[in-house]
Amino acid sequence: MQRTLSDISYSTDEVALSAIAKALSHPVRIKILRLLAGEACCFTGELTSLIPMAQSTISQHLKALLEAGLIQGEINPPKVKYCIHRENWAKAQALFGEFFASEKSGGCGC
Amino acid sequence: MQRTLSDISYSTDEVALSAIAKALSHPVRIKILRLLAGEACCFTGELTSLIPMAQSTISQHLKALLEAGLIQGEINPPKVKYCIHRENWAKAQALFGEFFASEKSGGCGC
DNA sequence: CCTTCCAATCGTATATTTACGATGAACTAA
DNA sequence: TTAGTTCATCGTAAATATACGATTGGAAGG
Repeated sequence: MQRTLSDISYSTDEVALSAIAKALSHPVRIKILRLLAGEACCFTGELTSLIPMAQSTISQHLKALLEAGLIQGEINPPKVKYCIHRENWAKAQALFGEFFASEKSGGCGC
Repeated sequence: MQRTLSDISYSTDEVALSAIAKALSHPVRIKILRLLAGEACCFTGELTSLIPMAQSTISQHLKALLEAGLIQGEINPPKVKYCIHRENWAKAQALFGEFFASEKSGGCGC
């Protein structure tokens, strides 16, 4: 990147959508979210046993999901419990729902 | 990446979701899709005038969206008209819908 | 044939992502 | 205090993504 994106204007929704999409753009993060979204409320340790990746790598992915706001962590020494961030999850659901619904069928005859 | 992801097993949905999410992970691609999803069926030239980026860069983003299957191109010399790929769009919509709906509220009391 | 127009592709430079092992920090238990 | 457990962070290497200008390819028009 020789230039930043700062000289291009994006709407709040465009930035929010792309940020969430980026968080979802790796299959292992989809897998983690699926595990957390299911009934299993997971500790990191459970994730590391379920997913054949280095613990540090999984921790990195969890951090990415945290920063995207899709999950939240709850320290429970000596473990940390991760859960879906319900509020932001609902927001993301709404954003994607609106985005995909915006397609006007038959708009141009392609 | 020192190792490929090939030694980790992902479901078809996990791979499909992450691939679509990756295509959506850049704000300019969200913008392009919004423009195409609206009533305006665009030629590349219109996009380059609407988006302050080099023509080659926009072409690269269009290629990414093409490869993700979200849009389709129609050669109309000397121009090319791009449209939403309705069938895949609907598939993506369904995938994301199911994904976000899979969250079980109250599952773990976080 | 030659030029013009439009879009794709090439070549390149830089930034980010992804993965790993190693180390560090915090708490528990002996 | 001394280990042991759990997870985050650091440091690093390789792959991928992003952006640009320059070039190429193909069709239309002179």
